[in-house]
Amino acid sequence: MVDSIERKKSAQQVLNSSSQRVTAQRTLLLELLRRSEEHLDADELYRRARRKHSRISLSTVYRNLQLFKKLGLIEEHHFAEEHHHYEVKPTAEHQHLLCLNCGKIVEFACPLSQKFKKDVGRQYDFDISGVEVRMTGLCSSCRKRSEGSEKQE
Amino acid sequence: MVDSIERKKSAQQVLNSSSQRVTAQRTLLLELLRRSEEHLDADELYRRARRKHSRISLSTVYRNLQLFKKLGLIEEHHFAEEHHHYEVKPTAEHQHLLCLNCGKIVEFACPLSQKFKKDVGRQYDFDISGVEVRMTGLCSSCRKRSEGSEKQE
DNA sequence: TGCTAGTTGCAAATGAAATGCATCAACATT
DNA sequence: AATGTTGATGCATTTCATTTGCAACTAGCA
Repeated sequence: MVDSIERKKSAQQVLNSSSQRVTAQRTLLLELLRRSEEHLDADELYRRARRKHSRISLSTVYRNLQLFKKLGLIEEHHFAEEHHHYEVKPTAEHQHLLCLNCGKIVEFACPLSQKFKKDVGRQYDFDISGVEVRMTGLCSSCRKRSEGSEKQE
Repeated sequence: MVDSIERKKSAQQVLNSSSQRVTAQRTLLLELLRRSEEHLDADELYRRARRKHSRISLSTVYRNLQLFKKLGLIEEHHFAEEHHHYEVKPTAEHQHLLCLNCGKIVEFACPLSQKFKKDVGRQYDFDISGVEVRMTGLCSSCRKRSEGSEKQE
């Protein structure tokens, strides 16, 4: 899991090979996305980027998120209602488990998703490219916390 | 599948029993949602509602979608990037298959999702309330169409 | 029938994301 | 290394879905 990161191309390599210019902003954004354990949203990425590069613009963040998505470097998730979250394209297939109270996101493996893909694809004559499994619920700490007191909205 | 609709409470019953006022707008919106085979978005629902009730406001549509969601009458899906889709709470568990080209949404049964729910819940100590499986790909007609000519963006 | 609080329609506000444009800088070519 | 071309950036502004404030309206009860 860790050494898969080692094998990843540098931002320069990725951008160069797709004939995109390697700018300081792009390098920074890609690094932040890669280093982050969490799934960032545009605004959080912007806030982090500004710590290193105070003049960076939020538009640049949005524009590059689009670019990275198009290049297949990151994936966009629609967990929350208001905005999207991004993660670097996972090397290993995994799915998401979301706590409705604290927003914590846990990744889990779902080996059967490949079997599903085949089964459903055959049944409905679809050429399926993506499978997403999302589960929602309460994590153990939120469950404990809300046992004594009421759960606040 | 059809007679489950027959068994559903009328809009009056549902709204009354949750001490919400039964207005013409609410009755209409709930009926439209229930009659629709597709997954509507707020704007499509608004357009349909105006055909019967020309003075209805888009805010009313949004406000009541929120209400219906809170009452558990409908489910909100985040298929597209820009806006949400709604469907009346399905009686039978089902999942979604989305064509990336034409946007067609197919529902499919996924009996194993219950097993998943239990397994993953136990493994991560989550109290899981919802499981969503979404697959994306190309339906057969879009695949055929793009075989000869280029697929347009 | 008349009260009163929940609903509505309208207009204006919000907030995430996209865009126009002048300036800037990456990088291929001298 | 200096230069020119063109893509990228920052900033201000726009767009578009959704939300909200408020006065007018009305469902449901006394």
